[in-house]
Amino acid sequence: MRYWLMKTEPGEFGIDDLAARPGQTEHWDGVRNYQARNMMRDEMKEGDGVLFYHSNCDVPGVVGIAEIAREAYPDFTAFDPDDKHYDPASKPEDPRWFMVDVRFVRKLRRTIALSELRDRPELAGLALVRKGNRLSVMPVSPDQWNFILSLE
DNA sequence: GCCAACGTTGGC
DNA sequence: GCCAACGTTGGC
Repeated sequence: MRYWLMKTEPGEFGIDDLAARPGQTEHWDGVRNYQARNMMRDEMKEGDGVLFYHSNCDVPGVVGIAEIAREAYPDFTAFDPDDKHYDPASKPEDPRWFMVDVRFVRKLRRTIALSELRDRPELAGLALVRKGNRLSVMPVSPDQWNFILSLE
């Protein structure tokens, strides 16, 4: 079992939206970055743990825990010309972009803010706190996972 | 293959 | 709203 961190903008889709979904699952569409795609497509397995992260908001940080509910399959939003994430280069017979489904596990008792995660030597290797990082999906080691959750 | 221009991400 | 960092695009 592996661990991940996935970013989302709460104004678009946040932890409370996931908790309110039927079955408390949702497909993670719209990833249009090759590194993130490769991790989703090739490495994420059902049952993997996910730190649910809110970005582009008042207090960016980890707000909850989710798990991978379905392994990668083609991101159908790429096929829809009316969709914001439409990509004509991705065809149903040869999809370029993939998504996974995630399932709500729980909300944290409080937001573990990015500002708290910075400058922690335990997290020096975490992509999230490295300068200029823009990955929306990234791996988290078991030690990093345990450390971050110990801050709750 | 280089690299300038451009678009996006995302913290602040 | 600003802007640094980074990815992508496309001319050459």
